[in-house]
Parts: sequence; C-alpha cells; structure tokens
Amino acid sequence: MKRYESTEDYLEKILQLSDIKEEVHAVDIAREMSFSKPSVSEAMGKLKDQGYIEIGSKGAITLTPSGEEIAKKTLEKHLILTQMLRALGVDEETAADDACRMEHDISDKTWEVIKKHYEQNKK
Amino acid sequence: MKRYESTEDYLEKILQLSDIKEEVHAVDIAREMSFSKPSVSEAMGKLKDQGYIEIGSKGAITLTPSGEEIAKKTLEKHLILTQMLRALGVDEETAADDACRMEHDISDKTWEVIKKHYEQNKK
DNA sequence: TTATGTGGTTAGGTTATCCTAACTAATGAG
DNA sequence: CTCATTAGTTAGGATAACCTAACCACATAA
Repeated sequence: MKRYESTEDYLEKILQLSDIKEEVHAVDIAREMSFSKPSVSEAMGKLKDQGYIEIGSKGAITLTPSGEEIAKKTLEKHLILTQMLRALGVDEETAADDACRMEHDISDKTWEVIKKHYEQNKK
Repeated sequence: MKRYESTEDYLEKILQLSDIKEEVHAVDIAREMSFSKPSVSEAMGKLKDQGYIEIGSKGAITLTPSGEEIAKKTLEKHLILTQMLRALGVDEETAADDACRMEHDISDKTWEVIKKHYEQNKK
C-alpha cells in the first residue's frame, strides 16, 4: 500500500518531539506543525490503525518499530538533503523547506545512491 | 496563488505532445497519462480558466504564453533531474520516476542553484 | 464550589484529484 | 439512411488532508 506524505511528516515530527520531550501528545504535534487539533486527532487515529504509533490511555504517543523506521529514514533524508542544498549554496530556510518536500519523493533505490554519494563527498 | 502538481504535469505533457503531434486533444492526454476522459476534461477546464491553455472549437489544445512558461520550466527540471540521477548511477526508469515527483517540489531559488551546478559540471 | 484552562473527540464542511456510468454530437462505413 | 466509433461533457461518487464550531472530561485556582 502506498504511503503518504503526511504520514511521513507526522512520524518524523513525533520522532523529533520525543527527543526533546518526556511525552509526546497530539496537541504538541498540532502546535509544532500548525495544524488544528481535530486534524491531528484524526491523523493519529489513522497512524494507529496502520500500526505506526501507539496511544496510551492518557494520550501519550509512542512510535512502534515500523513507525520508528519510517520516522528515522524520513528524518535522515530531511537532514542530508538540507545539508546538500546548503553545500550547493542554498540559504538555510529555503534548503530546509525544499528538503521537507523532496524527502517524500525519493525512492529507496535513489536514496541509497544519493546517500552513498553524500558520504563519500563528506570526506 | 499556489500552483499544484497536477497543473504542472498536465502542462508539461501538453508541451511534449505538441512536439510530436499536429494537434493535442484531451483524449491524447488521457491516453498518455492513463487518466479517464472526464478527469482530463475537468482538468482542462481549470487550466483554461487559469489562462494556461486555450481550447479550439474542435477541441485542439494550445498553451498560452503563461502556460508554456510553466510547461518549459517543468520539462527542463524533469530532464535535468533525470540526467543528474542517471549520472549518479540510478537506473533510467527510477530516475525518470523520481524526477517526475521531485520536479514539483523544488523552489525557483534552489532550482537556479542546482541548474548552475549542473551546467558547470557538464563541461 | 464555581469558573477557567487543557487535552481530546465529534460533527459537519471544503478542496484537489481522481473515478465510473451514461449521455451528446460528429463522422464515417456499409 | 442507419449503426458504430470517437471526442467530449454531465452527473454523481470516493478519498486524502485540511478546517471550524462545539462538545466532554479533567484538573486546578480563587
């Protein structure tokens, strides 16, 4: 089944938040991403149905292994793409914005190649 | 106003078709893009309302200057991105597929930088 | 205890893109 | 002339991802 942009963005954000906060709640995501509470609530329901997250009785959100895998891969793409664009001379903000959109478009096959290339060039 | 992926894809396809065919019709686009006729018909109505195309009395579709500008820019992105991925070692089909998605997400600012970089590396 | 704020859900709505089924209008074959 | 094919439209529907308004359940402060 196809995965959607918003799925990856939400999972990535949950991963980022769980690094800074003890517990991640739907409101935190809504605030961070500038979405309404109901939008996030609905999205979390779907992520849960798909087995990417678990929601505790008090609303604490945690990534399942499959969710974490997607989150990590997406975040990695985001960071590396941003750095690559920065290296080419794109300004910080534009680089991050473009990377955030491009990260969803790159197939695993292509990603492996880009990543290898990036790692070699870093040395 | 924001421009959408589908807009760029349709305009790009119209440009490509007008290079091979005398006249471009909605059915041609439907066949090429594997969309239903009504989908294309509706989309063409919107492109026309937005001033990107004109539709002759017998259904011949032509790009307006503003439509052609977008089409050319999108096609250029598509071709260059594909070649860049190919150069990195990505196979033909994957490169084209990924380029087709990425082409919509790259800002003008970033595009200028990538393009310049590409042109320099070509020499 | 009452009022306030916080986290979350429910109900209903919008927009962009796609779809199928069924229609009209024009054309060309027999 | 009639029938089939082709191009295009109309009507109605689906889905993803957003939204606002209004609600409920708590907890806490005055």
